[in-house]
Amino acid sequence: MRIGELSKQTGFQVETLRFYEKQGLLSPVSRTESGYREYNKASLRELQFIKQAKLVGFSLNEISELLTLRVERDQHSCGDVKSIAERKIIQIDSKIRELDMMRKALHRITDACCGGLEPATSCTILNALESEAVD
Amino acid sequence: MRIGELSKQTGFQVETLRFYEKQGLLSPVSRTESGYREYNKASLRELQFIKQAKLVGFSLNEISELLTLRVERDQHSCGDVKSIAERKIIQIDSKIRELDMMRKALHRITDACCGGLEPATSCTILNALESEAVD
DNA sequence: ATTGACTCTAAAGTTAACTTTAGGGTTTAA
DNA sequence: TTAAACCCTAAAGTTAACTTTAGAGTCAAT
Repeated sequence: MRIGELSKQTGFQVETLRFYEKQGLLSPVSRTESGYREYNKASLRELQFIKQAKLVGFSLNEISELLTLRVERDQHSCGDVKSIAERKIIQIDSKIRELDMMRKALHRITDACCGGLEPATSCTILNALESEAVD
Repeated sequence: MRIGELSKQTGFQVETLRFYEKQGLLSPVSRTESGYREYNKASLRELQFIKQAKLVGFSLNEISELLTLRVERDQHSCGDVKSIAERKIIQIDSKIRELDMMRKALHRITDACCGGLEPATSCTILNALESEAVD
């Protein structure tokens, strides 16, 4: 199949597929005489893999790593794969903690604000942001 | 005080302060004859505000909005300020939920993996990423 | 034979929030 | 008076993950 069909079947834009190729994520199986990219079922599965990996938070670089492990399955151990996944879990956890601290701090200063129509002359939110430390 | 001193007292890099000026966040109080930027205590407080706002997750654009409300306090209501804060809380909440779904999905497929030294030939993580849907 | 849909490449643009570079004045202390 | 430390501007670079643009060839149907 050609790139437009692959795009339709995977939901990735045509330009994105060409971009992924430049990034070394996905090569066409071959080219027609006139230079058109050709793909097959394996391309479809690879894009499925990329899509799932993106959904769980992997970056394109990490997906590259994973794709390498995927095609060289017997040269690599489960441990190799699992350590990439665990590294990502740790990153996600720490991002969540950071956002949670922001959320709590914002809630604290926002709940204290009347939110009314009166002028913000002594608005507790503005005051809190001016103070030394919000947490 | 000049920009280097302001930098030292706030922890923002000199280049960052000049960048904030270009973004309309922070103007020097005046310029010396030779063109050096001059700042005062108010500049210090404004940067304190910017720093706190960044800490709770506001973007520079949002900080611009907040700074406007801050200097025009009597022309705006507490409600104006609070609605910006609440909008941000909603954004943070949704980002947290997204990350939490990733974390759960990753945990699910990672916990099922032995992580051992054996070849990744049938690694559950790789298999899960190849499958239809990870969540 | 031509029109419209599809494909190609290479390069530049996008967003956020800075940082780096290049080239050149100013201040201050020894 | 000279050298270090500091300041200036404008423009380009950084990162990630794409998207857009420009210009041009190809394929399928009428």
